[in-house]
Amino acid sequence: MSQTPKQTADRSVPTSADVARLAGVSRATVSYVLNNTASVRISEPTRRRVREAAEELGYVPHAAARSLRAGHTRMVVLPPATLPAGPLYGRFLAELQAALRRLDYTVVHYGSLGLDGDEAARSWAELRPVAVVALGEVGLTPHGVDVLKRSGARAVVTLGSRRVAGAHCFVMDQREVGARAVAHLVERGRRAIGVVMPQESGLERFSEPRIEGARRAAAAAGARIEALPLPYEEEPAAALAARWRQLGLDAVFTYNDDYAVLLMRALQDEGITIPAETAVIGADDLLLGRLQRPRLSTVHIDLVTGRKLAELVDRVVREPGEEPAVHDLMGARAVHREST
Amino acid sequence: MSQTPKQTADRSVPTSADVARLAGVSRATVSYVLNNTASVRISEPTRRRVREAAEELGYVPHAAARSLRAGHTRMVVLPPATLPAGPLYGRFLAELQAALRRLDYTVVHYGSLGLDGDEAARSWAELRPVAVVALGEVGLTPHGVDVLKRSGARAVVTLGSRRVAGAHCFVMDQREVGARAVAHLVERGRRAIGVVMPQESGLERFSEPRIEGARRAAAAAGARIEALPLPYEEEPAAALAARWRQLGLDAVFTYNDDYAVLLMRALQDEGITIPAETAVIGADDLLLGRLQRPRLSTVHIDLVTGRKLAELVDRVVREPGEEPAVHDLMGARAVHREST
DNA sequence: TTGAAAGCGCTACCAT
DNA sequence: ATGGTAGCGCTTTCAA
Repeated sequence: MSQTPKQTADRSVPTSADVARLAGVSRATVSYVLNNTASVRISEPTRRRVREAAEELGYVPHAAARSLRAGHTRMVVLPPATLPAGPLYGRFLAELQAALRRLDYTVVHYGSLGLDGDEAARSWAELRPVAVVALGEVGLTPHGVDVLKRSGARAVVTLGSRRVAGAHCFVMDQREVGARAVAHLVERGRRAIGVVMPQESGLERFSEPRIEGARRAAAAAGARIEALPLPYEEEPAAALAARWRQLGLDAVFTYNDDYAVLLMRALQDEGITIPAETAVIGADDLLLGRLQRPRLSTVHIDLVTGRKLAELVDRVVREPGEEPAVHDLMGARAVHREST
Repeated sequence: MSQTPKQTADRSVPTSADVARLAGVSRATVSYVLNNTASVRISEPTRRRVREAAEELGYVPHAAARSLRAGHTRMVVLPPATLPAGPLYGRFLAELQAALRRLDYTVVHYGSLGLDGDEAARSWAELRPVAVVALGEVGLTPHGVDVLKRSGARAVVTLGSRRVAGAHCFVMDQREVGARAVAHLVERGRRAIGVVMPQESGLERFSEPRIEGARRAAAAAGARIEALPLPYEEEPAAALAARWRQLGLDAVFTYNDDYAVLLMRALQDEGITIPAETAVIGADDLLLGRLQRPRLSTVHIDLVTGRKLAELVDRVVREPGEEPAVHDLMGARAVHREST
């Protein structure tokens, strides 16, 4: 106010009408100039006057007003990545976002936190997004999908383990990961297989299907599965290792490579040899695992690239006729190294 | 309706006027009922009629129209977490989002990808957010801050290494990390110190200031610093290890714990003893490091919690008078384990 | 207790 | 080449 050049908060925010007034033209002209509307010719002097006025006022168009008028948005709602779901998944989401931005969509993360599926769908629908990509964690129901479509969403895509009627589904079958791990262990002669269950909340989405797959594969091969709850901390790992020999296991699938590193260290500290006494296999194929001694066997997961999914979204937005389909998002294969 | 509930795309999206028509009341009444407006009494039968009509049509209010009318939003713009900036930073961002959501803000990630600071500020301003939290990576200038404030943003907060005039700044001085690491090594008698420089793009934001801090600390102690470019892959690490003895270093600061694990394995494969021949210190204090042999010394980083930052944002939004200040976001201290 | 109507900021049609 | 104006969906006086 006094001597600071920042009369920021006091004056109200400039509108196109303010620009028009300052430039001595109509609001229409301002709109034409600022949007470079092709269907209309505006003289160069006028253009300059308008631009200067806009500049001087620090005018910035109001996106909500614009899309209200336009009747549609370029907004894609994505769920906030809340889970510690591993670098793979994180990278996939980052890719997806980047690709969508490149296709000129505005990616919005809007909290589904503490909302159930239908409530979340409703609050998304309020934004009138042109597309929604929902993580499996949000229990999107067919009704939720319908609400979104009724609100104008042209593409509704789910990402997760279940399919949802009415939506394009990218199914990530985590059971496959557990199944591959156990199949690998069985092939190498193991029959008593522990499966590490992380205790971090939110990870059940992944760990439950993984152990289910493990059970299925074990049943098919006549092997035994034992669930081993384990928080990602050193002491519980040591405790588990201390009673390891009583468990009578000859192999363990550790949910992922991080847990494998945790458990391997503890086992080795107990003098348990890997793989002779106990075989260890992780999942995710992180570089980290390759750096262990012995080098960690793992289940490599191929995720569809985020770009691919972005392209699907874009296609469905442009051509909403397309029948909702179920796509496979994931491939899994065991990678043999030294720990099995 | 009949038996397929999916008359989705064909009918246009219902507005409050549609609800009013179906319920046989005015739009005003619909608004009163659906918002539970306290200052107005609506009879119970009317309320029910309105609610049923809304339900039947699948009516969802239009957020843009509402905020246009209201003249303000509850939107907070956050940059998309684009960088592989480590789990610490990721967790901080996730916390921040969750806390903001709990305070009833709508968190929006809006791509600053490929935009320079002022362009990004402008595109954010179009959304008329009530607050903006900008990562240091976006070169937000005082002018950008001004644009945002003129557009109605009540809080502009930056997060990064530099401070920006006009904004509340949370400064994360990465130099401190490098300085602590080197000081620790110097204390333990080392004088020829390598500093690993990741080659992943985007990480310079962190690695450059870290080595700068390392240089400063080394200069103060009469030690030598040698930059060691290293991509996060096994072969380059092996190559670096192969020429390690020619480098004449007695210690290395590896940027973070992940790179430490990578390099330690390679050094050990060359028969180089840690810490006798070469001391190794990482940063971030991941559990991973504690699991190594020898257990990895590291620089522990204390980040302000996301909740704290969310509270500041909220306070400034409610009380925009508050003077922009510079806060310290980070504390760093060396943790001695076995590798140094 | 309810309705009519103004107007938020913007764009696109139709005049001039 | 430029201006007038309707109207996107919503909330909120003001009247009835």
